[in-house]
Amino acid sequence: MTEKPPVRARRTTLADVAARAGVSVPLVSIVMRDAPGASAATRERVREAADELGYRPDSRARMLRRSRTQLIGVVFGVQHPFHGDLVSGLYTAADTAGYELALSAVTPGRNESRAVASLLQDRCEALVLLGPSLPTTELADLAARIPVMVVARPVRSKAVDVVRTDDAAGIQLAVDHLVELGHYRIAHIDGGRAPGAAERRRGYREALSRHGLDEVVILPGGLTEDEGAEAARHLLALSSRPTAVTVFNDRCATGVLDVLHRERFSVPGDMSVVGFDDSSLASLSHIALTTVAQDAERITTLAIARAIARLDGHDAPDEREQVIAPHLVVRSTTASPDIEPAAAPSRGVQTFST
Amino acid sequence: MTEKPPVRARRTTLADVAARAGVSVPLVSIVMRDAPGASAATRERVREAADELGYRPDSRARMLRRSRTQLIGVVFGVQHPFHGDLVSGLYTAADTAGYELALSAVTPGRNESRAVASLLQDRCEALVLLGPSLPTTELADLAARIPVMVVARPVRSKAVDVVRTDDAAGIQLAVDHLVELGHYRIAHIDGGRAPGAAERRRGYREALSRHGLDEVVILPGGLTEDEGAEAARHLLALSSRPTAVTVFNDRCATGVLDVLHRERFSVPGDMSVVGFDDSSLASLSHIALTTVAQDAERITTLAIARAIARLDGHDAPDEREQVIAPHLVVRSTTASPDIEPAAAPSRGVQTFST
DNA sequence: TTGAAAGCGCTAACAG
DNA sequence: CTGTTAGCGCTTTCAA
Repeated sequence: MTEKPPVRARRTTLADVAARAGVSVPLVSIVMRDAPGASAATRERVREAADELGYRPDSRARMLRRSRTQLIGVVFGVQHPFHGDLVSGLYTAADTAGYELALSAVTPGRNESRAVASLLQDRCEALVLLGPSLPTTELADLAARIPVMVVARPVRSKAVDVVRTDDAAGIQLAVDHLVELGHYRIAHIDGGRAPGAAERRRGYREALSRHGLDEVVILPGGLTEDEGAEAARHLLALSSRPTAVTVFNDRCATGVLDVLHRERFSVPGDMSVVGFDDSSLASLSHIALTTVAQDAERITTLAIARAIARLDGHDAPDEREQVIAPHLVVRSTTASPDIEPAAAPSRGVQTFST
Repeated sequence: MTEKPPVRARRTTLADVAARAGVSVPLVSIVMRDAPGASAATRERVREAADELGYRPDSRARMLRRSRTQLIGVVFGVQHPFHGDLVSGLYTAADTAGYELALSAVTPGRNESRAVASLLQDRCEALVLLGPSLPTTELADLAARIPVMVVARPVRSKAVDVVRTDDAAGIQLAVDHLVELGHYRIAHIDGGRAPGAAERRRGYREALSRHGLDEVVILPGGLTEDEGAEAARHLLALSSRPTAVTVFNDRCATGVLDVLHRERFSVPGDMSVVGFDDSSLASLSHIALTTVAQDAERITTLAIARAIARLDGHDAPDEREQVIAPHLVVRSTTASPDIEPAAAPSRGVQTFST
């Protein structure tokens, strides 16, 4: 094995470029930043020199010198598919606003506190936390040091800003859709204590009542497909079986679908199913789940805008929590209910063409 | 709306801590870094002052002053589940070695070049690229400036280091497993021009030949479940139908499974199926796909180790490419073939207990 | 063991 | 328009 000394060539700096172009360092700085204060001719020469030397500005030195870093820190779960969508949107939004993003992942071996700590060391000016599980008190403590945007999770504290989907409205969209198709016996498989679950339960209740439906059927579910499968079995065992079901999330809905298929139930013929999240799972062509989609673009745009507003000193106590409307993505797991003689509606006959 | 001036309190610095503790700045630096050269009493006092002031070192200033940044840049695809596993492993490996990670995501609106550029501006000392799609020439150009580790993709150029799974060996594991179960008519659904597909095809061929099996059945597949579904239909239409199939990846295998189920084929009774990746898809309990798992931990450990070796000036031309053995995860989609009278083996009867 | 001085690469504030 | 001077927060000499 060759044992060379670490030949790490020093990076080319502004000084190098300045020397080659025969001008002062600050002048090069001006040119590189496209700041006013240099003649066209000089710009030309400096650019040329920089290119020849392959100059790259040092963002660290730059941030150190500037009072502002223009850096927004993002904490995300490396395994959560929806966080991917959010990160994409955040990049776009930050870029548009002239900010950079610093990513810090939460992994099985790296908790949120560590992720946040590293962002603080990087001198981020604001933090965007995607679905954080930190206790409210810690979030509040953090918010005392630096503007904190919590995304996709409701927080009771008024110390942090929150941008989240209107979970209740999402389920209501689902129920509206099902009612429109002619369903009137609609169940809900819930998410237990998961964030958003309570809201979605509430949305289900409200939607039913709004449509004058009084058969509230809420089955305990969860976040996983196994829990969905379990709930589906209970669903099928019900004496007066619903013709449709809204499920806490896509993953759980997948479990429901699986049991339905195994038990030879036709979807959507015998049972319509609606998920929540519009995850990649839902769009798999053999699943083709009708689901409630969160508006990642809007959520991220608002989160960045809010963070920057904070940095600019604009406080808006009345906008601490921004609740974004979701929309329904109709795929193949919902349709009008098949008319079974046994289950003929007892209150006003409703019929549907094929 | 309240319009306060941006009250951005200046961060507490070493100087603040020094003043409070009544010592010089460099001494505080020594204490904060746990470097030798300070008395126990001083350390105590400095620590106390730092705590009271809530001091956090500024990583930018630190890196600027040090010759080394101890930073390794990582480019990953924000939507790729396996990249999540890799990022997790990289964090752990880097942490152990005393390095930090700088994450840069590839998103629909942010290509690899941008992701790399931002890492270069951050003065990373080495780059780890997860499944990059950059052309080989660009990778080589990049490697001329900075050590580059390419993970999970074979690269012909000797300029970059590569750490990847032994794709051929993976498929061979799958075939060995199937042969052991008693299968001798084994098909392969391939990944076309996808990275690794050629290797996997080769592994399939070699494994069959090693077992003295000469019925090579390679069906064009792809990376998606739709392509898998398509291939599965061809598979079922084959005159002398295989009893088992190895599929390019889990996603494609999911499509295969779906068609099998729809056509009322029992898995694994009528057909055994093996995937590749051990993605979260594979472990969904209602899929429970037997699959080939890549050793993310080993891959990431080696990638980091290699990067650091490079930085330390250790060149190892013979280790430019490190090929890691995968392992088989047996779940519920593989079993001994059902003995159908019609398909009774014509060359030495093989029987199997239930 | 401690402190003073210098400088990492850059930008801001000024002078010419 | 251009150059000089100063300093961001930190670490590294080097003296004391």
